[in-house]
Amino acid sequence: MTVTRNVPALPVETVDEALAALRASGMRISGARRLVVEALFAADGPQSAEEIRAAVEGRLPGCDLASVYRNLDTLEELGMVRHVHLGHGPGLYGLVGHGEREYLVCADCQATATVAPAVLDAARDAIRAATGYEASFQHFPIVGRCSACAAHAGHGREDGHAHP
Amino acid sequence: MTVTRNVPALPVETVDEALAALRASGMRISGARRLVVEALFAADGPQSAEEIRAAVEGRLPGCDLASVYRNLDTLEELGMVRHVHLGHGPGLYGLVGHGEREYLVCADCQATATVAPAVLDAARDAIRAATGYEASFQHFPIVGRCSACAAHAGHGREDGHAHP
DNA sequence: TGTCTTCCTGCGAACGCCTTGCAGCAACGT
DNA sequence: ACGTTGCTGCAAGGCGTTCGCAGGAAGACA
Repeated sequence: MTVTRNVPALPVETVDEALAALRASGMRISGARRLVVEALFAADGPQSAEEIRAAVEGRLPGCDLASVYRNLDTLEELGMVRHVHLGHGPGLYGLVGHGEREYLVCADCQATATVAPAVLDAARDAIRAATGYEASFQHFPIVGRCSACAAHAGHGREDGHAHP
Repeated sequence: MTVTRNVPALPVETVDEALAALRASGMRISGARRLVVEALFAADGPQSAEEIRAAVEGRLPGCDLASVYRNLDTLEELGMVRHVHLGHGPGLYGLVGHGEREYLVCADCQATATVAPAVLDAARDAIRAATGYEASFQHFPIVGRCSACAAHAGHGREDGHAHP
């Protein structure tokens, strides 16, 4: 039961850099592939394969979901892309090294929050001290109860992204 | 995108206690339901619905997977059962209050470890301090690199978030 | 520029996990 | 013992994802 593809990160800053990295690995730059990469850069956060397909569709009608998945797969294999599971829905794919975030979801109101990895460094230290594990919350989120829901054991629907 | 069913825990110690709780909620005790409960008590950790069906099958041939899922669902709705996702495979269902554990999986070797919740209290404190979230690792595990794999991380692959 | 190789594509089908609709059986209150 | 109706097995479906295939196109080479 694989959890994460265990691949060294290969952060890229621009579309061209990403395409160059692909080419350098002996891969071809098809229209679909280029547009998937561009969709990843255009997004401001991780998106589902279906969302990416929809974004590509505008410029390459008939582009197939399977191709999107295959491209995300190869990009992930190269370390340029990672995916996160924020719940029971589809996986969300995003570029590595583009404002890395770690994820939290509230068990009450389902709100998802993201924080910069550094914010959780103390938690990581505590986990390392307790278990020896070097933890990351970029594939599975921290599940818990957000402060708002904890305060008034209530039902919020804030979709906000929390403090950096 | 639901993450966890947000239901108060209803821990039960014995099969009879579980069945009594079911009856007290106006549910009937069918053969399949009783055997699902017994399978949960017989197991020494969370199991997949398919494993539970297989266990039930021996005593109730023809028992359907859908019924197992429905029963797990009602048990979870009552707070007697929770499920955990340890990776990309099926969810694993276990009794609440039967030696509660929290989960860790290694991104390198895929090994899963469990710890008593108290072990992670310091980490929980750090997460609360940093984000306001009251974290639990009973639905999604902590993903990281176990100490063994971290030891010989020199050769081979490296996980996304470097921490030099 | 053209030719050749083979990677990548769209299509369709299938997968794994889970849910749902349905008709009939059986658990429980009376 | 009887009537309700909750629960069942069965079959089909949904969702997210993968696979097999034949054809098309990207890129190396001439």
